[in-house]
Amino acid sequence: MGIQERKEREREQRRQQIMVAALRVFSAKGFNKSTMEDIATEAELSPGTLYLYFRNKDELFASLSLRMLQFLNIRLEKLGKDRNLSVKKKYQILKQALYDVYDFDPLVLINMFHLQSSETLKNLSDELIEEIKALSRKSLRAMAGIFDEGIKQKLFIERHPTAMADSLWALFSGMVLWEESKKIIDGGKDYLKPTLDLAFEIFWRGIQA
Amino acid sequence: MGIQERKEREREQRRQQIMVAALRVFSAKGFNKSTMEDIATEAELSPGTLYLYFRNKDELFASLSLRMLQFLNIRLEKLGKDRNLSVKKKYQILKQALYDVYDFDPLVLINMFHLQSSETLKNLSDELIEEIKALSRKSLRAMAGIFDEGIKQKLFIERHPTAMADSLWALFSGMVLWEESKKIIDGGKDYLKPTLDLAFEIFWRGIQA
Amino acid sequence: MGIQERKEREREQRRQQIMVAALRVFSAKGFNKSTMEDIATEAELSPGTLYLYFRNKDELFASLSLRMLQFLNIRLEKLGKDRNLSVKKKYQILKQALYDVYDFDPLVLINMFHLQSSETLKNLSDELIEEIKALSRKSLRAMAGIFDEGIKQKLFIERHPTAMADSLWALFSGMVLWEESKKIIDGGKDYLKPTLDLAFEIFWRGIQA
Amino acid sequence: MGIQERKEREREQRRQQIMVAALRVFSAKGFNKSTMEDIATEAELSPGTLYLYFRNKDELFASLSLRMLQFLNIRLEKLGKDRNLSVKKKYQILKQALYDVYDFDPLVLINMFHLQSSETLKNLSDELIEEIKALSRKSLRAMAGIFDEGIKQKLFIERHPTAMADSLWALFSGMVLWEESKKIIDGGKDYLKPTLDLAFEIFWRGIQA
DNA sequence: GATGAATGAGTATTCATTCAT
DNA sequence: TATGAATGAATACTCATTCAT
Repeated sequence: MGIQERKEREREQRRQQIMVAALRVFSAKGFNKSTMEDIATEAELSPGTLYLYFRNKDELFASLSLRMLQFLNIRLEKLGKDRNLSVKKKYQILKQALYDVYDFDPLVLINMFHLQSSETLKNLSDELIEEIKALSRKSLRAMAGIFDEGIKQKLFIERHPTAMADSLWALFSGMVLWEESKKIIDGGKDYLKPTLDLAFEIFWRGIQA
Repeated sequence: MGIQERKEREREQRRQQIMVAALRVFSAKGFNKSTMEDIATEAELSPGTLYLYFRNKDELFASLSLRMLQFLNIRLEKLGKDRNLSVKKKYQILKQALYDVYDFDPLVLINMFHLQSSETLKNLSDELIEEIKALSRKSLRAMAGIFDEGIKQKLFIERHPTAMADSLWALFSGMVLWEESKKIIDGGKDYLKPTLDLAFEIFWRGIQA
Repeated sequence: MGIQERKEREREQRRQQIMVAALRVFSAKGFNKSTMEDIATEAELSPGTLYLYFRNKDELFASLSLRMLQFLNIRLEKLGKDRNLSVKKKYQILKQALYDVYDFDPLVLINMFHLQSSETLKNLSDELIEEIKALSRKSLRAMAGIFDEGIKQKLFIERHPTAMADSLWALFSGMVLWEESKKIIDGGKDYLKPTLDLAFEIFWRGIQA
Repeated sequence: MGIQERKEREREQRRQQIMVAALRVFSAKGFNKSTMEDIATEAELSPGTLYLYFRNKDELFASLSLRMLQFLNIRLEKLGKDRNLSVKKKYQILKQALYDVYDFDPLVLINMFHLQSSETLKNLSDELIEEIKALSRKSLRAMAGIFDEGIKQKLFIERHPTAMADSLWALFSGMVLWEESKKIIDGGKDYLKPTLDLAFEIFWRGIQA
């Protein structure tokens, strides 16, 4: 029993170890130019070992998206349950959660675009796809919940809460991607935080009733 | 001279033919899984011919980004010059310009993320990078111009106009990407237009003074 | 037209060039230990080129079996048509045809055992499998024809001609394999011809009415 | 001593357990596509354990050939010693012995062809090769003994008895392989027994003086 | 200019084998 | 002895790119 559990935990740790390495390599070189050997080296493991934990390269990267979504969900879960917080406070916490996602995994958003290729999807196990879908929906629902509450309290304009959540998520991810692009193309510095702050402010002002 | 010109025009047409094919293939299979042969077949040309017009695969795809930026710029150019239009009208035209970009090239935004890899940049000619940077800045400046005008007229909140332009661009591109993701993962339908409309509305409300 | 034809012929020559090389390498090292690179080197081509003519390693080797069957069939075809030859004469020609097969391709019989794995069959195109089946049946039928004729002339014992053909084929291929085995294990010399002669003699005596 | 012996017996049982599993896996997938892990799973052991009993994969498979030869030899041993049996009776017993080999291990004959690769031989221990050679010769000699006896009794045609034994063995093994091939390629049923009966009959008739 | 056959470096993936527990 | 996670060398196969025609 104890042994079973410990093995399970060790296995999970290895998976994390690989994912952390994958994230680092991918951030530095991009998906295509990153080789499984690069990742293995970074993880201080042999290439073969990677395949004991992930079916193939596509699945390894898709797992990074899942990891990010799991992280986001944990942060969002509390929001829905708490009845004492004001809507404004909740928006601030949501904002912070998104910042934290970025700190946790600044580039994983890019991974999500590999999911945009049906060729890539073929290489993923059905369970993984399902998990990503489920968590994706759950996160959206959590965000939509806040907007729904604000609308009911006549604080926000009356619009479809899910569409509002989509907008906010798009604003956030678009911003991350855009700033990363600028950083590389312009060789510029990292202006993400202030610009994101402005974007969140505009959004907040825009949804006031 | 006339011959020279005609040749030039024919050459440009071939380039466009290839880019259109590349866009189609890339949309269907994603960047990684698309091969130069796929594109050649789609363009009804031989693989070798592609290399008469583009130095390599990365440059072909970067050219798609450039093409999109060129298209966007043509639409935005008029905005800055026109002194008679109200700021509100200009925002509407800007919105329409972005919709047009999407219709012109719904997936090219994704291409831009290949620019996020410094490894990819190595494969691009300096001129191409410069052109992309220049057009990118020019587009941003055109957008920022509108916000600047609005601020000066005390219609908009006082914020850095460039940051506002960044936000709008991030909102737009994030939305496109997010809806494309949902389309493929959820197999769902295309809700882009209504959701984008809401996003633009919120943004507009949010920047009012 | 002429161009089309010439290309077709050149393509066929390349295929043969590769198959000849494959046969040599395979004979020397066995299927498993032969690499595609070995074969490419032997054929004085690059590994990639092999894949322009054969889908994969299994298909390259299956093609060797097909080649052998084609060779056998050409030799056997004449037998059926010729009405003037005595059955005895035909048996001698058949014997010679089998000797020729051995000279043409002493080890390809071994290849046929790769067809014995359903895993291998998965890697073959349906057309190739069909061609092999068809030629295989055709060869057997040609052999059975001789036995049928002999039976009708009351020269041979009354048995199922196809079963007799199976026996003869098994005798021949078993002999080739067995002598090859002995050659390698015992490091001995090649006694195939005299032993095969005896086997054919016994078989001939055994089927006399 | 008793302990020593019991250990020895247990060890032998494990070896048999592995060989039985190996035979099953090999029959299903073919030599090349069978992995050591497949065999370990089938034997309900771990991959590492296999290496406590067999030096490597090639040796495991060569051991199957040895096992078959041992089985055959036990059946043949009695034949030589028994002075009271007629030659005809002995031929029948020999025939039955071969049938039994097939029942015992229908596909192991194929294994023998892996011995045809000198590359494979390198991986075998000298003792194993010697044992196989010795048993192989012994079996042949036992068969040849019957033919020798028949010749001396003027029952059979005067030919080299060893060559006759080679022929019979080739006929038998060729038949097994050929029927296995047909079974898989044609998806047909198992006609081995009747066809083999015919082959043995023809052979018997063919060697009569 | 256009072709497309050939290239060969590059890489994901496999799997026999080892070894710490 | 038995395990099975880890290894890493081996290799089938791909595909961007070239170049003789």
